[in-house]
Parts: sequence; structure tokens; C-alpha cells
Amino acid sequence: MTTKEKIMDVALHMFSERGYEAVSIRDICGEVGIKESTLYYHFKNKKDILDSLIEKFKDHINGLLSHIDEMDGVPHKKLKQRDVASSKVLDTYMMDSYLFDPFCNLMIRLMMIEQFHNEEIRALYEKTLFTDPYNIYMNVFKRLALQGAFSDEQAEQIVRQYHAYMTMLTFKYLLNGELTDKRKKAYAKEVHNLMRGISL
Amino acid sequence: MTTKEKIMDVALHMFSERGYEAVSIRDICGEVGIKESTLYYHFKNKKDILDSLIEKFKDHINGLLSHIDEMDGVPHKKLKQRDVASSKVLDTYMMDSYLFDPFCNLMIRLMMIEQFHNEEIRALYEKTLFTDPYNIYMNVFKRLALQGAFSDEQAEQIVRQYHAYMTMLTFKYLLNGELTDKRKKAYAKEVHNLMRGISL
Amino acid sequence: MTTKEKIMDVALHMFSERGYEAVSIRDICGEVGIKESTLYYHFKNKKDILDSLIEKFKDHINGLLSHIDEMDGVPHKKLKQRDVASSKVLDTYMMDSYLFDPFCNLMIRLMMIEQFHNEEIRALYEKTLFTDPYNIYMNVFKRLALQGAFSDEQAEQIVRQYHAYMTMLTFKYLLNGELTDKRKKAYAKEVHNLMRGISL
Amino acid sequence: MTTKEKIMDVALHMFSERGYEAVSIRDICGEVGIKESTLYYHFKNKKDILDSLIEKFKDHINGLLSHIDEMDGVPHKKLKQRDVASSKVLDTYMMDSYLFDPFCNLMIRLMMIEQFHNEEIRALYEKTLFTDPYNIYMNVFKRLALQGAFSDEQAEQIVRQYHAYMTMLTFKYLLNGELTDKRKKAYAKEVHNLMRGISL
DNA sequence: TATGAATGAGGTTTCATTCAT
DNA sequence: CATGAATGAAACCTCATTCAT
Repeated sequence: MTTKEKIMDVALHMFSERGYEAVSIRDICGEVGIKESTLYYHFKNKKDILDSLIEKFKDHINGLLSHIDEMDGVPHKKLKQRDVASSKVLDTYMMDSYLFDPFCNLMIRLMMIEQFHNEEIRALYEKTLFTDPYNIYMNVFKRLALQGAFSDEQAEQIVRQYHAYMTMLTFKYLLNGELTDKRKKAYAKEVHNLMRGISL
Repeated sequence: MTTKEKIMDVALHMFSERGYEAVSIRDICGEVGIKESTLYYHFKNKKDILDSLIEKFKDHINGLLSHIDEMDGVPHKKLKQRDVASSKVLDTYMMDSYLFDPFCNLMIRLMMIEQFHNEEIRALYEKTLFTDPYNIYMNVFKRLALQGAFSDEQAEQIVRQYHAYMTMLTFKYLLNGELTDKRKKAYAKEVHNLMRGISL
Repeated sequence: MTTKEKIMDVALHMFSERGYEAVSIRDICGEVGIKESTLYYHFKNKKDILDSLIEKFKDHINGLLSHIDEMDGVPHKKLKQRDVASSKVLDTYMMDSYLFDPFCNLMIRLMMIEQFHNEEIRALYEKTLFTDPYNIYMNVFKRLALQGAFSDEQAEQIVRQYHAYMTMLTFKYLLNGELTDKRKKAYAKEVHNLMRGISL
Repeated sequence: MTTKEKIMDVALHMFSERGYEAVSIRDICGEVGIKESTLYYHFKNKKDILDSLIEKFKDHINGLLSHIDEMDGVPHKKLKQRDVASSKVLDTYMMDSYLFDPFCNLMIRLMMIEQFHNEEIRALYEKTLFTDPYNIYMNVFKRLALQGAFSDEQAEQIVRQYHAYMTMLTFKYLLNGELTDKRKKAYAKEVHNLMRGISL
């Protein structure tokens, strides 16, 4: 890891725990092991660190979204209802590469804290926590509907319930305390439990 | 409003928007219209303002909970499924006196921000956003079940869905941007919409 | 002297010797004998000290100008040429209360330094060092002309010479090194010497 | 222009506008288009840039003075009073090669600023703005006196007036704002105007 | 109740400079 | 010649807090 990467890493951990303003340049440098003046060789100012993190997150998200888009053409084998929650897209992309990913998880926490007085962050927060996931779910379930698993109308109904579950559980298990394996498992278990309750 | 109340009011608005650490005594006093030294007549120190707010919030919540408890004995008239969402408890206590209440709303925002590095606040946040509401819903729907609206098992199923909806929508509409009447209405509308989708 | 006045006094001495930017808040506070944070109780920021000095100087100058205006009506007794330079206005106001006055002298030095990158200061510098004195001289000598000491045309000629002498000598003796009594005397002596050379 | 010359050029422009201390190595390098570390290949430290500029100025001045000295032997054709101001020495050397010369002009501004806390610069400032010019004028007019244009005593009288005019006008037009052609013309015009007023 | 004046600690940022490459 | 990376010192300024009035 370069010094610049180390700074971003440490800053993200601290920002996501205490909030941007409550973290001092001194704090970051102390943890990274450099002098304050060195940080200013790598970043224009404190805001620049935050901006760089946001830029990196946007890139990450866009990478994920395009991966999902590429999968659009790939036909899923006929799925039963109970397979839905384990759809490759949902498990691999929504969980492994997004909700459970340490970088994304911390970025979401940071956005949760900072959204209240930063319009840009609020927009990104809404997009990545509400709009994007909803669209992804809709996409997945509509394609499953095409395969005859359920009607189009049923698909929309399912998406609404699924989205509500996922969102609630995300806030309950993933954006709360430390992101431990225990929490991840509890989250995954509840998701699968609740899926069974989704009636068609 | 006494000076002390004014201070708490201003502090809550600022804390919930920028976070506790990012708000200075100067900021608060400037808005209240007093000198910094005056604030120390009313509060021991900065932390004391936060503690007072938390204490006030706990009292408020306990008041609500005991009101709900008192209603336990009161028999509801037999309700149909579509009446559930408009149950007096849910509408009056969960919405009007809690989620839509300006003081509670700002306190929840503040807790959202501060939960990440303050154990006491995290516990309160979990209790008031996840545990308490879940229990209240369960209580209400179990009582409805007693009246024969649906089976006990169905009640639990309904509560899980209802709780997921309410939580997701709370984060989506009420803990995001300013708490406008428009947002409140959008929230209420979506709640009632989704209720129709809850199948028994 | 109040703390605020002490700060302004020390700041003026330092600014006029080293230039505004080269003087640090630490330097000023060290000399005044207060902590840096205390300075910020009295002044918004460093620029505010400079602005206050300029405002004080403007007031001082305006005071002088209105005193001179008030003298307009007072008839001078018929003066001979050699009395001109010792006109009450010139001696009392131009020298004692302006060029020799420690506050004004330091302010002019400060303006000399800062005029090069500060439009407001440049304007004030031009006004107080070139325009105002020229007008004052013209006023005095025109009034002397009225008393028959010399013709109006001669008056203008004299003013041009007198102004050139005064200005040159001001830069040579008063805006150079420390303002000692020796320098003041050398200045006054040269003024009176040169006056003799002014031909009518 | 070599990099070293470019650095000196940029530094002079900045020093003469803002003062030595207020200009940072960063500022200079940014304008030159090199990294800070590169500057230290060309100059030992910041002070070294200032010293080099002063050295260059001294050389320039000495060159001018020796040119003037060389002209000492050359007999001027008999001049009338009105030709004095257009004496080759005064016009060519005092104006074109000194007061109007961009390098000299900026150096004088720099010295004006720095004289107040740097003894070496103050000495150079006094010499080049007051002593040298006075001696040059005296030299020129004494030689004119030898040719019978006026008496020796008259010469001294003229020099005193001429010197006062030139000095005052220099400060008024050439050491104030940007050195534009307009200012130079205004300066030259006033010099010639005032010359007419010098009485013998 | 409220304020004026002060302060130690710490905030972000800029400074001139060094040194290995 | 030029640069990337680093640094100690110091710049300006804000912080929460105290205390006499």
C-alpha cells in the first residue's frame, strides 16, 4: 500500500466511526505514521481526502453495476421460489461485493453520518442504499419471471417485500457496531428466513 | 421557552445535522443569542447538553410506552385486515407522537450519527428503532389475533413484514433530508400501500 | 491603555517595520504579553487588526483636516516671505500633528510597504502623502496671497516648489530609519533652508 | 532565459509586490513551473535569491555610474537653461536606464519595502534614491556652470530644486501602482514643466 | 442570570528545506 | 537538472472552559 492509499484507508475507518469533522488530521497521521506536513504532499486539504474516498466509492459502485449489466444476457436455469434469494447476482454482488465488502460498508456508514449536511453525499446515499438496490432486485426478479417462476405482477410484489427486508436488515445488522462475521451470518440467515415468508 | 430550553433546542438541531463534535459551543450560543460564558451557567459542560437531550428523549419514549401499555386493557372492536394499519396505536403513537414528532425525529438522526462511537447511544438507537417498535407491533397484532382477525402464527408473519416495511420506509423518508409534510405524507402513503400487499 | 489598544500599538510598530505578512500573531502577542487565543477575543482575525489601524488613521486624518478647515476663516496677520514656512497650519498640523506624529509616521511607513498589493491602502497612501498635503499647501498660500504677500500666480509656483521639497524631505528623513528627534530637526532645518531658496 | 534567470525574474516581481517574507518558495516555483526541490539546485536558500538580486542591482548601478563617469570629459555644447532637463545624462541615464528601467524600478520598490528592517538594504536604498542622484545632478549642473550657463552658486540652488522635484515625482509616479507608459509620460511631462519654474 | 476577558490545547495548513533517485 | 517524498517549525485560528464581576 502506498502512503496515499494508507491515508485513505485510515481516514475511512476514522471518518466512518466518528464522522468527518470529529477526526483530525493529527489523528489520521498518527495512525498512518507520518507527519502532518507529509499528508499535505498527498492531499490538497482535509476535504480532498473525503472527496477522493467518494470518488473511489463511485468507481467501485459503477464497476459492480456494469458487472451486473453484463450478466443480463446470461440465462438462469429455471428457479424455484426458494432459490431466489441465492441468485448469483444477489449473493455475489449485493452481499459479497457490496454490503459485506469492508470498503463499501464503511463508506455507507460514512455517508449515513455525513448525509445530513452534505447534499452530494445525501444523493449518493439515497442512490446506493435505496434506488440502486431496488432497481437491481427488480431486474433480477423480472428476469426470473420471464422464466416462468411467477407472474410479472407477482414479481413486483416480491421485489417490494424483498427490498424492505434487505434494507431493514442492512440497517439492523450491517450498519451497527463492528462488521463481524457473526453479524454477516445473522444478516444472511434472517434474509433467507424472511424469503421463505414471501408469499406469491 | 427558557434559555435552557432554547439552548437544548438549538443544540439538538445542530447536533442532528452536523454531529456532536462538529458543533461548537460558539455555534450554539451564536444562534441562541447568548455569550459562551452564559451557557456554563445552565450546563456543566458540552457533554452535559448531549446528556440532557438523551435524558429528555428517554423520558419522552417512556411516556409513550406507558401510554401504549395503558391501552393494553382497552378492547379494540373487531378489526378487518385493512384496518390494521390504521390501528390507533400505530397511527397515534408510532407515527404522530414518535416518527413524525420533530423532537424524536431529530434525536433519532443524532443517534444515527453518534451510535458509531458511543456505546450508550448505540444501545438506545437499537432499542428505539428496532427492538421497541418490533415489540409494539407484536403486541398490537397479537391482540388483534385474539379478536380472531387472524391466527397467532399469521400475526407473527405479519409483524415481520410490517416491521420491515416500517423500518425501511423510516430510513427512506424520515431520516433523510428535512422532515417536511411532503415526506411524511409519502411515508404514510407507502405504509398503507404496502399493508395491502401483506398477505395472510 | 486597554489590551485592545496595546495590541494595535504593538501591531503598528511591527507592521511598519517588517510589513503585515512578515509579522506573526505570535510576535504581537509575545510583545503585548498575552496568549494568542486572547488576541482573537479582541480581533476577528489578523486582517481585522490592520483594518482597525487603517480606520483609526482615517479618523485621525479627518480630524486634522476639519481642524484646518475651521481655521480657514481666521485671518493671518500680514506675513513676510520668510514667515511662510512657519505658518501655524504648516507647522502645527502638517508637522507636529502629522509628519512628526508617531502614530501617523508609522502608518505612513506601513502604507508605503503595503500599497504595492493592496488597492485600498494605495489610494489612502496617495491621498495622505500627495493629494491632501498639496491641497493644504495650496489653501494656505492662496490665503497668504490674499493678504498681499504675493500674487496668486506666484502662490501656485511656490506651492509646487514647497510641495516638492516637503515630499522629498519626508521620504528622505521621516520615512527612513527610526524617527528620532535628530531626524526631525534635520528635516525642519532643511525645510526652512529650502524655503529661503523659493523665489517669488 | 535560463531557469536561474527565470527564478530571479519571477522572484523580483513577487518580492517587489508583496515583500520578501510574504512570498513563498512555492509561489515562485509555481509561477516558474518547477518543483520546489529544483529551486535548491540553483540557489542555496531563499535568502540567496534576494542576495543575488541585490548583487545584480549593484552591478547594474555601478555600470551606469561608470558610464556617466566616462562622459565627464566629454564637453557639452553650450546649453541654455531650457535644455538642462533634456541633458543626455539626465534623460538617458537617470530616466531610460534607471528610473524607467523595469528591473531597477522593481528593485527600488523591493528596497522601499525591505529597507525598514534590513540595514544593508536601507543603505543601498538611500544611496541609489537620494545620494547618487544628488551627486549626479550636481556633477551635471556644475559642468554646465563651467560653460557659463549660470554661476556655481546658482548651480547648487538649481540642483536642490531639481533633486526635490525628481524625487517627489519619482515617488508619486514611478513607485506607485504599475509602471505603465502612461505613468512614465506623466512623470516626464511634470519634470519638464517644473524645470521651467526653476528660477536662476 | 449574564458577561468580558482570558487561556491551554489543539485544529488545519503552509513554510523552507533535505535527500535519495 | 529535475523530481517525489518527507519533515520540523511555525503560521493562523477555533476549541471548550474558567473566573471575576
